[in-house]
Amino acid sequence: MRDLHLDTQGRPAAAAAFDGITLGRQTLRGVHKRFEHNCEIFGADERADYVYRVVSGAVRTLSFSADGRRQILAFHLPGDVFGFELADVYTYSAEAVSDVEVVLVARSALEKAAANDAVAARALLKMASDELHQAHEHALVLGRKGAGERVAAFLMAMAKRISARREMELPMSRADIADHLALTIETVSRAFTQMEREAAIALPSARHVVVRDWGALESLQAA
Amino acid sequence: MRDLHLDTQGRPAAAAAFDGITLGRQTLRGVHKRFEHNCEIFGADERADYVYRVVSGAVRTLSFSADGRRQILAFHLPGDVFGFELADVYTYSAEAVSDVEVVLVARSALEKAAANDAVAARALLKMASDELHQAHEHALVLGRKGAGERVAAFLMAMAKRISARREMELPMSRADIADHLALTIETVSRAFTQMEREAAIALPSARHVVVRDWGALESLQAA
DNA sequence: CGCTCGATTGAGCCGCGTCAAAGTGCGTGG
DNA sequence: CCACGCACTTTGACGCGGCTCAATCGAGCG
Repeated sequence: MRDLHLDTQGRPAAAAAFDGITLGRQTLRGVHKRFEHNCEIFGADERADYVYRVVSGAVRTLSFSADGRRQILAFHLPGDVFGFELADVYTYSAEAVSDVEVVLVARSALEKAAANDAVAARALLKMASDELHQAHEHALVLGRKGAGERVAAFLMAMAKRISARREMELPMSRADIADHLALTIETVSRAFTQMEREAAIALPSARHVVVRDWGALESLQAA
Repeated sequence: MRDLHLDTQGRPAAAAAFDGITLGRQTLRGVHKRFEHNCEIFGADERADYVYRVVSGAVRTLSFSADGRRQILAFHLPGDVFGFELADVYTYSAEAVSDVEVVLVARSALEKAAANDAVAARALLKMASDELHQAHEHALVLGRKGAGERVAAFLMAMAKRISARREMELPMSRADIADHLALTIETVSRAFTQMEREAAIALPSARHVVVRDWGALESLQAA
């Protein structure tokens, strides 16, 4: 197993935002790597030796069901951590949505840090807990919302994460959105058109979304 | 709604295992408490001061959407831990599916143990990670499976957890199953009837399920 | 014995998936 | 610079699975 000679430095989290993974006071610096659009970053059942953080671009984590259909569990934007597993192998795959730069840290280094520092251990726990909460939220969306509601909720969530909430460039295709929301491409497309017709959004191009009426979106999103 | 003697499994008081919450080598002992069928154990947005473990009976964790429909996130059977949160308030509610006995431990005690013992901290992390994996699995079921497939998958999962896989007494109603699988009561009922017609299971009574053909269940469950 | 709550069964409808066909933007090569 | 091809998106027609509404059945309890 290759050693990545990671060093730990106490520095303000803001400054270290994209150099490594921050656990409480310390930041584990990692190695930078680039992936092209649609490349696999790691696959399910591979040895889970590294934990990743997005520097630029967007990443999707996904798994496949028996018949080959894919389910996108989450999208990861700059600053987000993914690939954090306790088991020895990844339970899902990760792929580059766009051209992407990531920084990766050996899992063993994270575990060592957690074993020696209660604050770091707690930070790891918080990461897992946040992911859990997000997964619960996702299950709620899939279980309880109709097609239009899912898309509206997705747009609101992306708007909050990407931009100043008025205008954004979606990094992912309709197919990605469909596989995240458990819909078909056609249904997602119809939902976009419908929201444009109701003047809740504007679509200068397919992936460029302008939020025109936040209130309308919110009422569409209500299950 | 009086006592329904839902004592599904005459569990011999299998002692120490159900006296508290085990974290690695140490076990934090807790206080025992009982709840009647359908009682709330804790509610979303309450202060998350305790972590719970099921001693006997069954518990559901759930949340409500804006329009009042409920989504059951998971069922918890004897030995399972629930109510473990990192935030200061619970993000979901917990209710007794049947008459139930739980043991509860102060969250502060768990955190103290984790801060002083790396093995305990790792055990906590594993708990969160297992829950995350389960939530991902649930999202996959909701997103990718049809009605019959969901019910078959649910039955197989319960069979593995409850019994020696041949025969079991479900602690929850059709309504609970429906709200877990994001279906209606009627659709769940039809799925049961269908599986009985195909001789995959037998239903001596509504909640008593006998698995007659495990292979048939598996092929039904395949998405 | 009758009440009540849960489960089952049936009829009809609607939303979303499926299949099919244009339409759009972009890179590539002539 | 334009023509072409390819990938992605949009739009339409249609069928089906699961939800809605409604009636019946069955078991436990007063």
